[in-house]
Amino acid sequence: MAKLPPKTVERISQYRRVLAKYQTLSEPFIFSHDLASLLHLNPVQVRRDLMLLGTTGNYRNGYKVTELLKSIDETLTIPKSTQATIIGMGRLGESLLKHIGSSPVCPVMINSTFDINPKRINTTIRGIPCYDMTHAPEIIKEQKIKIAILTLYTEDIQAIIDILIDAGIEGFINYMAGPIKIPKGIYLKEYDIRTTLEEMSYNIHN
Amino acid sequence: MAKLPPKTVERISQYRRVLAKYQTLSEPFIFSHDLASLLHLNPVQVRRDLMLLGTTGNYRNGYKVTELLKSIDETLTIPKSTQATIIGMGRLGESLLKHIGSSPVCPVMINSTFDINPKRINTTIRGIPCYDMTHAPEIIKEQKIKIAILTLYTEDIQAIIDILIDAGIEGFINYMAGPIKIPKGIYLKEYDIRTTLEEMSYNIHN
DNA sequence: ATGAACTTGTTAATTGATTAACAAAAAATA
DNA sequence: TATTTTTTGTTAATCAATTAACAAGTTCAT
Ligand SMILES: NC(=O)c1ccc[n+]([C@@H]2O[C@H](COP(=O)([O-])OP(=O)(O)OC[C@H]3O[C@@H](n4cnc5c(N)ncnc54)[C@H](O)[C@@H]3O)[C@@H](O)[C@H]2O)c1
Ligand SMILES: NC(=O)c1ccc[n+]([C@@H]2O[C@H](COP(=O)([O-])OP(=O)(O)OC[C@H]3O[C@@H](n4cnc5c(N)ncnc54)[C@H](O)[C@@H]3O)[C@@H](O)[C@H]2O)c1
Repeated sequence: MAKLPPKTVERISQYRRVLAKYQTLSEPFIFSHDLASLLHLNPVQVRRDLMLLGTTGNYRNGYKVTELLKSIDETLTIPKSTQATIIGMGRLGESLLKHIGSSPVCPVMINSTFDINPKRINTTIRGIPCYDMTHAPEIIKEQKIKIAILTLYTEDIQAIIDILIDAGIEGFINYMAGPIKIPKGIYLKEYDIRTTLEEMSYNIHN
Repeated sequence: MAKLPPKTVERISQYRRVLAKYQTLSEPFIFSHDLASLLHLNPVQVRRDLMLLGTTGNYRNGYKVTELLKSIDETLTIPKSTQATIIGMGRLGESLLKHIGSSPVCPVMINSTFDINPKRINTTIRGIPCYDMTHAPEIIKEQKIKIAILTLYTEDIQAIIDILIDAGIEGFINYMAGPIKIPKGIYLKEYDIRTTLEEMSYNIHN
């Protein structure tokens, strides 16, 4: 299938989680406007996304939930699942790990995390071990981990990023502050709550 | 000044943090392409944003950092500062509070947080107290808090949102999973790391 | 049956965001 | 002094995302 627009991919991921919950109500069908309102979207946008996804609905009942979920799974879970890891198992890392683990279906698997704190190393959370950061390169290579979530607190993040890229990481989700350098072809996503706060403050007052 | 486009506001917030750090290098000027590369942006975009912001650079040296920062402050910090609060001081709430507190300049102030856990209530973090959630409405009204960061874990989030809106909250930054309802005119921003993971996985494999 | 009331699926139009293009200014170089 | 280099500021062009418009299918009520 043709490559989907980034915003569509983002929403499709959200559809899946909402639908998984909706399914527990044993409602076999859903209308585009219902799915839209659950996510504060426009119904046309939902239908357009689903068209791009290749699913088709029903004039009377809307979309069949099981079919929709199947179709989303096929699109997002290719190939099988991507391996991700969390670097820095402090408060944020632990919260994220538990949050991700709460997902019933997810095309991204976390099987290992890393830290430098001896109190953390060799402990497990929900069965997922925390390894010594010095072993990160070999474990990342061995497990073919492709995504690194950066939730550590350190002065020299750049050195760590370079090592991780060398070990095979192709995408970073970075929660640390401060500019970092990454070569072309490596994906990077950063969110800082301070930006969100400032944006919202601006909106409220303007 | 005219209302800035949302994406420009977002970037301006990032410029400020990067510039605050850059300033410590005692470099009085910065070029658009340097600021751009620190944030993985296009130099033209930076110049365009700064044009919209109303600042002006210098043909030889680029932009004067102190002037830039002053201009950003005036745009983002209106009026003075918005009050925000964190609902749910678990792992995530605590991490966020410390992270926000690490900002030298921020137009958003957090002076109170809330929880239901007796072990949390009446403790302080970096001098910021955690109050009993049952007192939230009165304190929010009294302190004119406008933004609520939702980092709690509960089954009935909707009831809490309704109470908070009633108390005067105009914007939510929600980390909880699951669809919520908010009336028109209330701002809402949600990020779920699972969506980011799935997006990135899709990008890596397509 | 006929039309009213829904809905989906899709193309077209609009809006928003990014990038390209280039004139104008200033200094450095030849 | 003329030319090259570099950078800003701004308009125009392009690209991306959203929304509008509407035909077509289906059921329900009359
Ligand atoms: N972007 C955001 O919105 C946001 C929100 C909250 C926190 N943060 C940031 O996230 C980071 C973590 O926050 P936290 O509250 O979990 O901090 P924390 O101090 O609780 O945890 C940091 C962890 O990183 C580990 N660590 C340090 N150096 C390491 C290394 N070289 N390799 C591996 N692990 C290492 C520490 O041992 C610790 O366990 C901070 O930098 C914070 O500023 C960002
Ligand atoms: N969106 C994301 O990317 C993301 C990432 C991490 C965590 N999360 C979510 O954030 C939430 C918090 O995660 P955490 O790791 O901090 O959990 P946690 O269990 O450590 O903290 C939850 C806190 O909320 C408090 N609480 C519960 N009910 C409350 C109420 N009615 N009023 C006020 N406080 C209340 C609890 O006492 C506790 O202190 C969870 O829902 C989690 O799924 C989301």
